[in-house]
Amino acid sequence: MNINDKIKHWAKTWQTEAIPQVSLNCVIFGFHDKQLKVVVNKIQVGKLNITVLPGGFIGQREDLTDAVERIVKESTGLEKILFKQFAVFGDANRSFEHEYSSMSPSHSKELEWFSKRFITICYLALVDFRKIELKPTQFLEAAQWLPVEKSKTLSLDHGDILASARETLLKELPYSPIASNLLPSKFTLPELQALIEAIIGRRIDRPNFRRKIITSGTIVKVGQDKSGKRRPADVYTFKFGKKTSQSGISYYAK
Amino acid sequence: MNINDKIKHWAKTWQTEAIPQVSLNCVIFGFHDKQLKVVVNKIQVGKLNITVLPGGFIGQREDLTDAVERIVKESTGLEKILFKQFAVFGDANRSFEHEYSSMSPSHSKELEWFSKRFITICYLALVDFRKIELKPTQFLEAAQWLPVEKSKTLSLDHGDILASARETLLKELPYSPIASNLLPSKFTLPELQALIEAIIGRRIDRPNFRRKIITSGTIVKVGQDKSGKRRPADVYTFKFGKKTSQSGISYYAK
DNA sequence: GCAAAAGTGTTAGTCCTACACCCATGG
DNA sequence: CCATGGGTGTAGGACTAACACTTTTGC
Repeated sequence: MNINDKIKHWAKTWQTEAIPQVSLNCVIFGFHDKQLKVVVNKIQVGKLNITVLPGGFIGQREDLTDAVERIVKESTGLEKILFKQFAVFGDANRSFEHEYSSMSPSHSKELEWFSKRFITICYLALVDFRKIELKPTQFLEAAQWLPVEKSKTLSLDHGDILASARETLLKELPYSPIASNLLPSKFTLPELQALIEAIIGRRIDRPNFRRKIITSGTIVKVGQDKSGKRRPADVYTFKFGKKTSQSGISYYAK
Repeated sequence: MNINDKIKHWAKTWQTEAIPQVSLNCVIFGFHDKQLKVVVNKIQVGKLNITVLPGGFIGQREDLTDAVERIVKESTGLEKILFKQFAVFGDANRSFEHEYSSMSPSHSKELEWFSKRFITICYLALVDFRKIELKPTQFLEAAQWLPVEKSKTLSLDHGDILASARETLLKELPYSPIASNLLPSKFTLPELQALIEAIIGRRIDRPNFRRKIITSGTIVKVGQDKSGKRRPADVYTFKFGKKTSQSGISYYAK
């Protein structure tokens, strides 16, 4: 058998029907009330009640990044946000088979596709909680914020996906300007500290935190916040260039 | 339109034919002659001459990790190796379309599938250079080692994939026992140092390197190497538990 | 003036860098 | 005995953790 025939045989072996389907999921983080939260969608069809991370599919001629932006916009309305691909989940038995049976006891042809085995490419996204009013998406009952601690309530393997996203966040974010994507553009140091403490899951010494973040040169003082009931805190903002893309991070300045 | 109808409409919109195909690529690193190298496959079909990273497809009911092990074994014969998923490449226009035209000027039906748009899930793998005798795989002319500096000679976007793999290696490996996967189980400190220097791309101070690696407790002295022409170097080996899986790394001890 | 939150200072310990030095071997 | 590469010691600086202290506000 010559090379050409071998390659033809290879093509015949694999083909579209022999390989898994691909989907995409987004872990959209927000920060509110000293808690780190993520956007989830609740779907109720018949007696089936599931909670999932926002997700969808990739068009035949659509960039992965465009698909992410489309899906994030669907759930949050936001357009220029920070996101990063962090994992792919693809166990051999990863499918909606069980959910499909509940949704469609008569096994309708139209829904059969959902029961296929899916590999899902996962992105995490960081958004400013205050900018968002969550609305039901196309065909989903409602989008809402879920504190990250409650990852257990997610369906499928979406709890694992969230856990993996948190690990990535924890590794990549602390003390980097990425944090700014979870905060309003102007913020106080205690606010920033509370955010970072929520991400890393432990308290930080205030004096040391201040020194570290200030000497890093990533923020600038821009005023004072007189609204509080105690001593006014200094207000800072992040210093930016524009798009700082370092190793797989798409970074849009506000 | 009720939820049920909306979901049916959604399924109809997407379906198998509306989404991209998935493939898998492996960047297999080895270390030899003070150089970091990767396994590449050269294929020649007609006048077409391309150099690619080992790759393939994922079976309908095959775990991603099984697919990686299968593909690595195909090129190297090795079975229990360290590997890690590090990126997904999936531009909208990512396809073999051009190569397909050259391979099959008559546009044969059998090969058409290869010209589709592919998203590829990428893994890096670390192997002991000395354990491997590269052989031609099924339908490929030859597998061979390519020094990482020559990433420019790779076809498609495989040069970018290699670059991304190196970045990941650089971020995750230094001073960690992962390095052991690129070395024989017994090695001298100068050997280990040369490896790490090749990965991070700069020289390290010898005394400081020794201290750091020894106090880290990851290696143990097991003898001396009298084979050299100079003062004998101490021989070390890595201390292991068995499978240490930290954050997405599948780790097999030798 | 007191409690509470914001912001500043100081000190001791740790780790890293750079470099000087000593040791074992082959020729 | 000397060139070469392997192995050890040490002083200075940077960074960090811990905690004592001061400032500003509302009540």
